[in-house]
Amino acid sequence: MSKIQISDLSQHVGQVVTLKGWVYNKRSSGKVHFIILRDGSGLLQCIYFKGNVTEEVFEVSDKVGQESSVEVTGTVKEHPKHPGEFELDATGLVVLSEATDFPISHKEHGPEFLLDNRHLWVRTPRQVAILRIRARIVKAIRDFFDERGFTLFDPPILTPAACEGTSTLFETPYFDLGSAYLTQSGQLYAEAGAMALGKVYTFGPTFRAEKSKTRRHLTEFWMVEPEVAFNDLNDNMDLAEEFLEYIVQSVLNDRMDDLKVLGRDISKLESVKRPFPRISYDEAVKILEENNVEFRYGNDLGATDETIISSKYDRPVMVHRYPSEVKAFYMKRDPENPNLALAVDVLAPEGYGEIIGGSQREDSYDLLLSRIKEHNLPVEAFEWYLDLRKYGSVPHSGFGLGLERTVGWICGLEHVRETIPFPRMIYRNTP
RNA sequence: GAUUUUGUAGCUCAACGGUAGAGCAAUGGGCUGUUAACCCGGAGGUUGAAGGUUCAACUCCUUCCAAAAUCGCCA
Repeated sequence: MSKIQISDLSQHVGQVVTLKGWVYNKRSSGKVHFIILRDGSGLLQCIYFKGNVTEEVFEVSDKVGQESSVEVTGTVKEHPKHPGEFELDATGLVVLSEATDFPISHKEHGPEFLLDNRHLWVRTPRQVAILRIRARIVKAIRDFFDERGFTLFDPPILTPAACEGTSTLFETPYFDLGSAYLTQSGQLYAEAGAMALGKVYTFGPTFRAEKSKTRRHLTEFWMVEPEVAFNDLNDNMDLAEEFLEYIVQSVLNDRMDDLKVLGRDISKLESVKRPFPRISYDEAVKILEENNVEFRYGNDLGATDETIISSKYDRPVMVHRYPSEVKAFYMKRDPENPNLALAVDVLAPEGYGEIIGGSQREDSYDLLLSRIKEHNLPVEAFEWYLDLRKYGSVPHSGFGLGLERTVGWICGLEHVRETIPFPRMIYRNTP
């Protein structure tokens, strides 16, 4: 017999059931005690009337501490005032493990206190809702690529060299070989995968030792990176917009209850439908000029600039063809203007900023080699990568999507620190 | 790395340079339908640390430590 969860109770109205969970909250009114039970699937109000239960159970229902683990027994019935909600006309209460002085109350707390108690904070309804949405987004990401003929291709976490320079890498000793570095992107390996399997994606944790202290940065974050042989920049943008629409609609279909717990404005998500606006860097600069923003042509877009541009649209906007100087060495130049890179950033609405960065890759051996030298990167470390241009090079494209930024945007959060069970930030690596 | 702001009870916050206080949590009591329940009682403090100014410092000054927000860099 399978165990009954709070989320299943609509199937058990009128039945006597036993549930296990934790005491989320309790209230009382003299001869009636209310215990709010939490089991990970939902919350359930359990009612203990003095006349209906033994003296001992009534006493326990008054004294049991917040977050004690308990087993409750009673009859499932519909809430007299809230149709569609269920409560338990309880008769039994067994304390499995008593808890006292649980630190997180039902009042407000500051971020430092909550992060110090992250291992307990994840029990609260808001965090549960966020983590369930995160899990649904992860599933949507996997489903999207798996259903479209992509093959999951796992790159190494320990890498021998930099993808884009060594200054932002976490270094660790590696036996007799000197140092290894925690990966900051699986992209170069994904390109090797695309030459083998056609369409691949990588999905896993990545690490950046950037001293960034903003609402959008973690030092350890999850990134999904599709890479497709024979895709050009336009194909890449087609893939990105179909992907984002799929993720958002999946959450709207399956996790509406959790979005409501978070108080998310659903209409802002419902408008995330193809096609997304596509503007060039030049057009983006014009928008900034029209808004009297001081901006020097040739610079990368800053966080404030991104917010101004994305505020013009009700869905993500794709900005393409950036000055090649501000973009990575592996990006292909625009044949119609070699000063531009065939890059695309996708900016989320509502000021959430860049959630996707991608490009068509340089597929010429000679051009790639000269870029590596221009960037003062060690050629020998990239010989395997150059090999991909030596043995049947083809046009190919891909992008990286930051999972935590995407979760933060879809959930409407102030900070990405709530989007991952145990965030790692510049000044925090505990608990 | 830069700028700004903030450190007071377990938590969230008050207190003009002049007796450190409230709400919540915990604790004791009251209430037969409560919804962050409510009502009453008691308890809870080396005001981040070290110096300094002053008759008197939570309050003003210096240094240090910690946190938050924003920027730069990125996803």
